[in-house]
Amino acid sequence: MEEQTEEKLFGHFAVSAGRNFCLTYTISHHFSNLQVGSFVVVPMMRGKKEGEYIGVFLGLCEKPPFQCKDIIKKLEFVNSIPENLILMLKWLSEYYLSPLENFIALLAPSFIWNVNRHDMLEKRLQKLFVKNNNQYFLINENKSQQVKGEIKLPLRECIALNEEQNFIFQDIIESHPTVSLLHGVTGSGKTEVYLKLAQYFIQQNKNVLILVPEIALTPQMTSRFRAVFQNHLSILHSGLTSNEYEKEWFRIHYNLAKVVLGVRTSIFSLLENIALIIVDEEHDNSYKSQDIPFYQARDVAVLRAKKEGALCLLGSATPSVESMYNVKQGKYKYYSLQNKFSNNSVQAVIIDSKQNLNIPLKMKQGNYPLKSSQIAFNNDAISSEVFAVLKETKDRGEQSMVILNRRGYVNFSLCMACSQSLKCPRCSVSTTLHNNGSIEICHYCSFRVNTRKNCPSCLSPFLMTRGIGTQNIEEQIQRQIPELNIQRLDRDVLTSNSRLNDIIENFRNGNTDCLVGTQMLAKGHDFPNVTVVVVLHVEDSLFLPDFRASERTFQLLTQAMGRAGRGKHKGTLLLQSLILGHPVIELSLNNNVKDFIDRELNRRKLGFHPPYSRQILFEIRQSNKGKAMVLAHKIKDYLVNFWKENSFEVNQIRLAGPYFATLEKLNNEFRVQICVSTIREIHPFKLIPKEIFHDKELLPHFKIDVDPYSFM
DNA sequence: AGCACGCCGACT
DNA sequence: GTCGGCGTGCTC
Repeated sequence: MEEQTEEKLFGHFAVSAGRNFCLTYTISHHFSNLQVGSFVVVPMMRGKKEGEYIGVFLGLCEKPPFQCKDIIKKLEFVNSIPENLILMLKWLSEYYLSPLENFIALLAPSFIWNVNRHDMLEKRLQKLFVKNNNQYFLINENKSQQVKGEIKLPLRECIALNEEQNFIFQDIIESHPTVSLLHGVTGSGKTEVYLKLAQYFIQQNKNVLILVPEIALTPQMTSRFRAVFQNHLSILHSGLTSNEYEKEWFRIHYNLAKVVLGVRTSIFSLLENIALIIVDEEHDNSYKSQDIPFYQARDVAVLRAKKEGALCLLGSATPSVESMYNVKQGKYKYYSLQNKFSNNSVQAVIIDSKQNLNIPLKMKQGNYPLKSSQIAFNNDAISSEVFAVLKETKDRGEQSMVILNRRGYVNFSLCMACSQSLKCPRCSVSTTLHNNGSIEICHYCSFRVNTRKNCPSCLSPFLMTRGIGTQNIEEQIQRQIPELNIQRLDRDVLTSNSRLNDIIENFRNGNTDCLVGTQMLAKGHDFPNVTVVVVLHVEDSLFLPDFRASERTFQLLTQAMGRAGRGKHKGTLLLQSLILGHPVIELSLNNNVKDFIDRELNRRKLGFHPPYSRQILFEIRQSNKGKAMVLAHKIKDYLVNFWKENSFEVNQIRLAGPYFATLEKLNNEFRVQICVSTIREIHPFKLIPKEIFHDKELLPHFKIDVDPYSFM
């Protein structure tokens, strides 16, 4: 702020304070050791008070047309972010059309960004680490690094591979494929290959990063890695307490961890000298960030590996269509592991749900299509065959699983007088009834109310519940088979990580006979005594308005089959469905991945869907319905004019919308979407005019999702 | 995120 | 007039 600003340097800084900003500050001469990626303390006005905040130096810049403040100091207990990582984030910020500072914010957790807690933080760090010759060391190494719920396994220095696994291991270390896809069902031994590769690179004095979906962070997975890598392993997930997370983050940052095992955001961990990045269950949707900044961690993994000269290994029992396409294009090397207990030993039985249907006689002629709310199921929606099989399974001393992709008790409540359902007052969706039907919860905004006794629109008390959720299924099965020991597993039950571990432990050691839940059940876990898996209402996921609906259904069914065929016994998959003979169901039951991928790629080529196109989804939110649509049209005009001016060819771009989203109203805001599909050769950056981001009227009301995974 | 400003309706 | 509710805008 002094007069001598001419002599000072100006620089851009990413500052995080609730929202992330890119601000300009002056740098005094005594900050000679400041480099791109350094953490600094900066002053910033918050209302009338000036506070201190944390910023990351992004680079020098010209003198701006406004007054700038001086940076206060450089943080010494945090190292600078490596420049190659900053460069990668710059690339990501261009590709995903999201400001760089939003990506910078992902590099460090909240305890770094909150300057008020730094005194305490530094005190705690002094008790944990000691600095010597610019190297950090852990002070009390012997203190147990065990994470709650982990099972202690005997130490296995030597990882024994079978012939097939060993061939893949050898081929990867000899031929060094930049990206490879390892296809093998859970239990076929992918983890051994991961472990062996990680061990190999650590012996070369390199580091390894492993990504897993949240749900796959089971005690088994972490225990196996812990047994091999012990205190060289750092595990990052949302279940850690803030102190545990802090310690793990600094262990990685201070170069004291060699293997990082973590969820989506771990792809941005400050691990250096990486030789290998593994993405386990690469098809899993949890790798896609559904909010700002939007990114796909699996794709970032491929990019980071390329930029850092590391190998990238994607593993899955049900590879994504995108990855299989890259295999076909020769971009990814393909490896396949056969299962010892192949899916072929699973017998699939399809039960026709239509026999349970009860269509009301009073339906008016010509009033089709029928709404699901107008159709009732006899026998409470579960076929008698299902009950019989569950009972027989218990009598044989074996276990079963029932999967229904809908949590809650009943789906919704319908007024018989005016045909309106009980709706969330803030969102355009019906509420879901929970806790035996006593409370209504909105699954989108968490609105919660005691179940209303009268219809809000016509005040009629004649309300009828329709649809069925996991809570109800659990209750129905319990009523039919009282001796069956049932446990439910879905997002409603999961209040804590230890709860998940308890449920899984109880099931594995046989205290529970039958696990009822959402598709969460189908993922990852290894239960050898499960011989029967029931999937209810498959058609629900098959016909969603999303081009990935068949892929997700195929994956769900394949994984469900995998769950049933893990042990020595022959497994059974019971499928209760309204539709019979659908090719996607047939192909998954026959375990025919090749034909499914071919069919799917063909469909996507015809429909101009990814991987044959790249999509950019605009979402406009406004509390006024009409204004929302007006704003959306403004965006469309920007786009269409820009494409015309830059003479893009018509067959290279498709624009859909603006239209109101399936979830038209969310949290009292109306949602309008515009979906742009283009040929993959055009970078998203070149397709969107910059004016959109500088338009003050538009800016607060829209989000851009590049490569979207959700279209609701 | 926070904090201030400003616009509008209710009340001395 | 003016108190205060909250919608909107700014932080170098």
